[in-house]
Amino acid sequence: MQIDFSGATSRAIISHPHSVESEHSDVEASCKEETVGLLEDKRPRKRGRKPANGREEPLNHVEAERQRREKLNQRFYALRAVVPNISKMDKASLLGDAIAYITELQRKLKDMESEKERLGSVSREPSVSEANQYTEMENQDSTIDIETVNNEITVRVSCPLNSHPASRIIQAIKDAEATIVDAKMASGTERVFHTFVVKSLGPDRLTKEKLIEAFSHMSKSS
Amino acid sequence: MQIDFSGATSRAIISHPHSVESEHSDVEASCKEETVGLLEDKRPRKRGRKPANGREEPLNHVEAERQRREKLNQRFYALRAVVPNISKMDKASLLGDAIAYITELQRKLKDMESEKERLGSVSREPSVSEANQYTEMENQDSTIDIETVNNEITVRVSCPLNSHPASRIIQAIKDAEATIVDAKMASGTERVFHTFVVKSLGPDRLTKEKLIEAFSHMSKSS
DNA sequence: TACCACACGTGAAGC
DNA sequence: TGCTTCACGTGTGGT
Repeated sequence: MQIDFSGATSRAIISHPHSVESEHSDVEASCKEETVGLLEDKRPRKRGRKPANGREEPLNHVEAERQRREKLNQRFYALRAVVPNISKMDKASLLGDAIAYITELQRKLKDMESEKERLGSVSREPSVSEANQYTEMENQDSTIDIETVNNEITVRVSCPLNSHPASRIIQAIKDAEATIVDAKMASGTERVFHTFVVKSLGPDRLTKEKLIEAFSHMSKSS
Repeated sequence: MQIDFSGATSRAIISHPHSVESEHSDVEASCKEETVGLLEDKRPRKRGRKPANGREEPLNHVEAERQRREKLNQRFYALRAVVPNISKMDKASLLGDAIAYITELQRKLKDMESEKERLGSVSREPSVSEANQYTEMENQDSTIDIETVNNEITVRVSCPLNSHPASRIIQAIKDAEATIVDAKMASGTERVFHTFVVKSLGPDRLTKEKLIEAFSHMSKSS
């Protein structure tokens, strides 16, 4: 424990852990200040001191500790670079912000992943292989099916309803208790057009309003 | 003013601020010592003594520093909780891992976002409002249009091609130099079925193979 | 023996 | 004048 240290003036040091505090050599106080600039002599001195290294402090470790601190601060600085919106600059707050940011990213990523899963297989198109009369291949949730009849080729595509752009429209139509009489589709270079011919048992006007209402709802909920 | 700042290789600075020891009040040294030694209740310190205390070290501050350190370590601990794959490690490494993890999350998120953008607006359905003869409302990239004719209601939906589940199929058909003669669509409770009737100038067999080829390509590239 | 990573008390700088 | 945050040197326990 407390080492104390060499004699010289020393005096009661006992206990007092860090203590060192060397001894005050009255005059030297000012001295320390200028050392800053160049000198490396560390502490103002005292005569004798244990040159052997025995004590004084293996100035090894003070250097080692210095490096450790430097590395750590370097990391702190790097962290500041990757975390946006760093409110305050103090270390603790920085860590707090970083933690919050990480959890936010995790949440966002999770949300996106699950959403992508939900209507995901859209991006994943099925692959195809050929069989005899017709070809059918299934991949993920989608299916493609090619059939040749006369001089026409029929391609049938099946995909999950909830992954379809028109899914909510179709659902709205069903909600309005109407039935789809015909559904056509045309594609331009950049857009797809769907046409649904709908019929209901009640009066058209009412059905139309129901549809609009349903659409409004769904656009809100989306 | 020494500050130094630890920029480069360190070393040389020192000057050793300590040692000052203000006024040498020899006796007090021990006093403080024991306060730390036994008193030492950790947290809610704040015992009497020290308001305006005369000298010694506003032992107030040592407690403040203690709290600061505790808070900081607490954050470190929290950080360990949110960062996966922390192979034990010291603080500096932890920070490094956290930084790497953050950048990884950012990258992933960005990837997902851009992908979602590409075939994105699927999840966003348009909203509707009513006009006179027919209703049209546009939102994001999609359009809905409702028209009443006789006792039938026609709903027209337009959406970006690249957000459509069949976009790649349609593209493949075009690539095969075939034309879509008819495109129908039917919806069940859970799935949507598209039917494309395709015609080409060349022999059917060839066209079919072209289609299969095109589908295979696209499923790979997706 | 020496090394490593910590936590501690302490002086100073910025509000 | 307070209070807060920081870097520093140092003691210590674990390999």
